[in-house]
Amino acid sequence: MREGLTIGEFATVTHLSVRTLRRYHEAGLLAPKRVDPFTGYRYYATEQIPSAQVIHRLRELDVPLAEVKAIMATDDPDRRAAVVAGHLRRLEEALERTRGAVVALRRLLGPPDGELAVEVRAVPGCVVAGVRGRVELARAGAWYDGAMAELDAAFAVGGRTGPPGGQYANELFTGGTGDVVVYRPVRDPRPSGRVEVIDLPAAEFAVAVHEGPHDDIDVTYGRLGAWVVGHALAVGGSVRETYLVGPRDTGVAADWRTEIGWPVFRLSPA
Amino acid sequence: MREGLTIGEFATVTHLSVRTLRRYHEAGLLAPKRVDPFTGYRYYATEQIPSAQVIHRLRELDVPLAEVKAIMATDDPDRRAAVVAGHLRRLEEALERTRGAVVALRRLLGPPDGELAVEVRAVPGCVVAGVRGRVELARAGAWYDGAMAELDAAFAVGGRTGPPGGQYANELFTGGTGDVVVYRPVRDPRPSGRVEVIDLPAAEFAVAVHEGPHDDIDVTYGRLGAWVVGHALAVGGSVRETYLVGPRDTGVAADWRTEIGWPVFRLSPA
DNA sequence: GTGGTGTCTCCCCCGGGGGGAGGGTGCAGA
DNA sequence: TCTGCACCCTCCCCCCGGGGGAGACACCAC
Repeated sequence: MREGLTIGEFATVTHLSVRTLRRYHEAGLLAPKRVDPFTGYRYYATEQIPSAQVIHRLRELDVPLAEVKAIMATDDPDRRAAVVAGHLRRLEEALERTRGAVVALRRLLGPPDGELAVEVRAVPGCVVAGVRGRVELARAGAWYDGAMAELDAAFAVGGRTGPPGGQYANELFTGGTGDVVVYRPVRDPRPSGRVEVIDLPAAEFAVAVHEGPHDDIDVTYGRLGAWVVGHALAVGGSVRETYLVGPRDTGVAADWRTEIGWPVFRLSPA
Repeated sequence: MREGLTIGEFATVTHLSVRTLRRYHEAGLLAPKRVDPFTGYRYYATEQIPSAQVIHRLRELDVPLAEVKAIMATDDPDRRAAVVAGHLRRLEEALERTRGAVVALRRLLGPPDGELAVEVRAVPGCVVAGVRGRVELARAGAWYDGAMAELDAAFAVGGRTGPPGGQYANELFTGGTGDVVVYRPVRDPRPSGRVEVIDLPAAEFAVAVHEGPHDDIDVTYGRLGAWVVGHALAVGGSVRETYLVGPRDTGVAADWRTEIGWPVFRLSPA
């Protein structure tokens, strides 16, 4: 019986590369059973093969090494399964975004759309019920769903006075993280849970309506932006979206209608 | 009318970050319409918004910047669509591998399997018909399918004398690229197209059978490797797989049976 | 003993960004 | 016209998870 597998032998039986195994050792992810204190040679045990394979698979799922380390550190199979399940959920989200990107890409590469109807409108301030948060773009969808559900629960259908909306700081898009407000005009705004009473300030908006699923809403954003610039206006402040027809109204995404309002300033008092 | 959008304004309307726009400029991907020669300020035109959005979407699909550049360089919509379609195919493959990793992970994290039946067998050399190639691991599946189809076309069912097999260099797994031979024992081996007459050398193999889909075949590899090491043998040379029951026999992946043969040497003449 | 192969550490490279320093610009209000 | 501030510039280092290669040492069979 040998004293252990050399790194090359271990690489062969696990189908990992020698370099990768060294990296995993360095990262504290998979330490060889024994390291010769004089030569630095790494020796692995056959019992480590399954661990190496788990790591290999997790990496194939793009689980970050730090998280893999956390998973390997716990022996509790339930905890492991939970972490893995969480990652599968993230994979689903990534897949969803990929699907959305494909939809948007098809539209972008297809025949150009017709004229976009844009209107500049002064929107008075109003007091609404809403939920505030600072979210990452990748998780904005899930966050929105949760906040909207809470809002819906707090105000009965009879108390609502208009379609729901959201206000999104520009940093959310350009920086990946930003302040978001999900709100709904109601007859009697009052706080409850995460729901606050929010005072939406008055502003002048360039408004356009995006028709269809939200996957390619950026196309409408771009067209609205081009319109605004072409009309000697400057954009500034947080965007507001109003969900005239949304997922809560119909499951047919093609029928959704989203109003996009971008705060504008006149550059020259024409 | 302005002379163009500053990088910040362009970032706002395209939902890209300023840094990313600078990088795209540097990479020759999306040059601003005008760069002030004195200040270096970048000014973008509204006509560039759609291009920026296409790039954004392609990046969301993990299309490398170099490839995005190639796509943007051609105006031919057919060529663009072809490149995009090619990438969608790659995405499908990635998705397939992800699915496989999930399957393997479930098995690894589940209850441990029973004893693996391993046999050491001296396999005599034989002359077969086969296709050689140097392939990347990620594309091995597609390559295998193509080679096997050519082999099947060259030799009628009556001329085949055994199940098909493959020989895989270890570098394929540990380095990502390696020499592969797909072969089939036939009554009358003769070259045709990519098919060559191949002389498989005799060797001693540790042999185990993997049952089920190939997604988690690495698990069996690891168990076979552990057995080999535990029996004072050393692995070396290229692995041979024999597809006793494979995708060409039944669509039910759970019924597949794959024999794995790993060339071994005795370490000590016990 | 000797050669070949394996292994060690170390540094640089890749892609696709993010953070921040340090300094120059544009523009609007005073 | 000046001043302040937000914007923009370049430059460098960092992140992740690896690969390539140099130069030096270790192992092992002959």
